[in-house]
Parts: sequence; structure tokens; C-alpha cells
Amino acid sequence: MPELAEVEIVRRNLERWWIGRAAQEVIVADDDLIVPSSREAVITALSEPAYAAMRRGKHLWVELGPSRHALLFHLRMTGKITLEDTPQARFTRLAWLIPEVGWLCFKDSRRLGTLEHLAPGLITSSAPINKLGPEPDALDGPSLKLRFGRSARRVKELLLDQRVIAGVGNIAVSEVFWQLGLHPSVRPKQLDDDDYQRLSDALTSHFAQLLVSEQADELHYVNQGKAQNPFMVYLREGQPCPRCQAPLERMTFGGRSTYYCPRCQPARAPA
DNA sequence: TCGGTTGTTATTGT
DNA sequence: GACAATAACAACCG
Repeated sequence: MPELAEVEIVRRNLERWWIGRAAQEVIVADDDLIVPSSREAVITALSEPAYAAMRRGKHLWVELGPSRHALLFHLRMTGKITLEDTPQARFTRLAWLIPEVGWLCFKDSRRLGTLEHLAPGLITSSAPINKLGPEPDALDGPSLKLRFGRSARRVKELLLDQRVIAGVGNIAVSEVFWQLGLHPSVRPKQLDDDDYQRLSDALTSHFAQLLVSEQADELHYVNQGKAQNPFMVYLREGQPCPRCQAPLERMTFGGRSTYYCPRCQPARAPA
């Protein structure tokens, strides 16, 4: 799935395309998208004008109508929401027509994304929104350290745990660790106060930069189509490190790859 | 055919 | 209880 920056880009697009308007027509192409709520509830909500597009972590929702329905989207691995001339685009699971704008299409080749309808007032108290940790830009070094607590888990696992910090994904870990010279298996005990501050700063600036460089009407995933890889180390196993030219390597934990430079990111002595 | 893929969750084992 | 690994969800790509 897209990470924080990509979801924020989709949110901004929805704001431009959808807010202030109601869908005129709805096509549910894949009922499995809508869980656990009913297809009827989603269609009813879509018939009312949208008035706000919100994001927390990788979750995106739109509030609609005087009765304040909420439609909560999760794009998971391959979801995107695009603006199309027709609702027939490949991989479209749900399409809704905004008059004088076009068809908004939830496209999702892997079909792991979800859409949930939430009754008025339930959104911020709903799981998992209320379980999410703070946004990266709301954390400084000391507060990040506090959130890690005395955990013995790898820093990587903690950053990917949405309850600890919201919005961080697997790509961000590779890129930020490379930037800071952190080994993929580093543990909280091996970080000093300075490391924590640099880590929280690097996460914030990583997402801020992506927000600018990836801004577009349609998200482009590195692994799909001909989009070229804009990252320094992610998916670049075997290629020279941009900093020292040593061949980049890959290490996986729990089936999640971290790409890193063995020279720039040496293992640290146990603290 | 195999191994890889930007997410999350349930399950099993240590 | 904490942690770690794995599969599962489902499908595409090289």
C-alpha cells in the first residue's frame, strides 16, 4: 500500500474532486470491497454531498451529508482512487460519478483494499482509527523514545506498528535507515537521544518530500508499470550505494525486506 | 515456475 | 506476557 504521503495525496485529490458534491450514479463492481458494512449503506452515503476529506495514518475517510455519514477507505497494497472519463477502467472495484467532474474510481489490482461505512460520530472512536499512534510530524525525539518504551523489538518493527506511530511503511524504513546509517536490525536500546531526534526528523522530512515529489492525479507504484524507482535504496539490491558505491544488500524480517548498505549501515554493538 | 511486491491480522511457537 | 515467524488475504510482474 501507499504510505502516509501517498494517502495524503489521494486525500487532497478527493478534496479537489469531490467536496461539495454528491455522486449521481454508483457502480459497485466488487462487493468484497465493502466490509463489514452493507453495500446499501455505502450507496446511501454516496448520494449525499461530501463535505470533508480526512486522513489519519494510512486511513482515509470522507464525511458526507447533514447526517454525517463517513466512508472509511484503506488502500492496502495496490489501491488508488483516480478520476476517469468512464467507470470501466481496469481493476475498478467501485466507481461513483461526480457531476461535471467525472468518475471517481477505486482501483485495486490485488483487491486487498477496504471500504467501510460508519454511522455518524463513530469515525474517530472506531477501531483502528482510535488505536493509531501519532502522526510522524507530531513526534519529536523524546516522544518517539517514550513510545518505544522498553520494547526489545527491532526499531523497524516498532515503526511499522501503526499503534506506535501512524503512517510509516516498509519503504520509509529502508530509506530513512539508509539516510541515518542505521542497521536494519537495530534495537531501541542501541539508540541514543541524538539518534531519536534524527529519526523523528528524518521521518517527517521523508514524508514531506514525497508529498511534493509524488503529487499527481494518480499514484504510481514503483513495482507496477514503467514508473521508475525514485528511492535511494528500496528495491535496489546489488546496485551501488549512492553514497559509497558498495553493493546494496537486502535483509528480511517477518517477510518484510529492508534494503541497506552494509558499509554505511554497520551493525551496532549491543547497548 | 519462482520469488518478489509500499498492508494488516490471526495463529502458532519460543 | 513479549516477541518473532508464518500464512493468509489476492493478484500482478519479471
